[in-house]
Amino acid sequence: MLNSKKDLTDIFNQLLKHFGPQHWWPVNDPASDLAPFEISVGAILTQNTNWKNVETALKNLKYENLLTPEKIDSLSEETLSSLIRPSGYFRVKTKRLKNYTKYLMKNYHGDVKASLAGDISEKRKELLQVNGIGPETADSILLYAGRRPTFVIDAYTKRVLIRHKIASDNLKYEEYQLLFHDTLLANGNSEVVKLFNEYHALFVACGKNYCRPKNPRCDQCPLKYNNTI
DNA sequence: ATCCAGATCG
DNA sequence: CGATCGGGAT
Repeated sequence: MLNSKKDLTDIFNQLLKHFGPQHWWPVNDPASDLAPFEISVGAILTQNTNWKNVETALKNLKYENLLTPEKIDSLSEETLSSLIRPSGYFRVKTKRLKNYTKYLMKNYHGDVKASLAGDISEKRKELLQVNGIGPETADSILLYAGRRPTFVIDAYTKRVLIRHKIASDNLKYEEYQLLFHDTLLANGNSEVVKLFNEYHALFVACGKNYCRPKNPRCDQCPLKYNNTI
């Protein structure tokens, strides 16, 4: 866990050079007030699930003009689950979406932007109170929907850090997150958001293509020269 | 057959 | 801790 600022900066630069910008988070109309809500719904639907399948579910909701907190909050569970079925875990995720929209309606009258403004650690705690929103989903919502500076830790990120001996395998989510916050949070807010946004997506690209659970392609990996620490 | 932009429950 | 949720793309 030493030397981590240099490590993490180098890793980002090498991944960006190799993969290029990843354009997360895809949304049809970024200027719409509902864009943050669409991103949040996507963050819940994509839990342990292919993004491709999530897109189909989002398309279903959008086609029916149901992609608002009010609509989803008032939909029957039967209707909602039939629409999001392509994203898998549809019974579980139906409840999770409704838990989230209920939270938005009760506390913010459905105003997603307002729900993500203000003290970031307070907002993070609020999101974590919603059953079905864990640390990774909460941070994805804050970062991608709210443009707030919080780093998203996922299985890919952990695997890269552990294999490069930047972190041990027994840390808690927030401890992995601190590695990034402690070393990269010193810049201006919008720069940090852009960095965190891109960095997380690059870890995913690396974890899928090279740093795989089995049969990792270390010989071809864009980070192979970071192994010499 | 395998695996996915995880979280909760027992 | 392990078990469970799940359709769809490859």
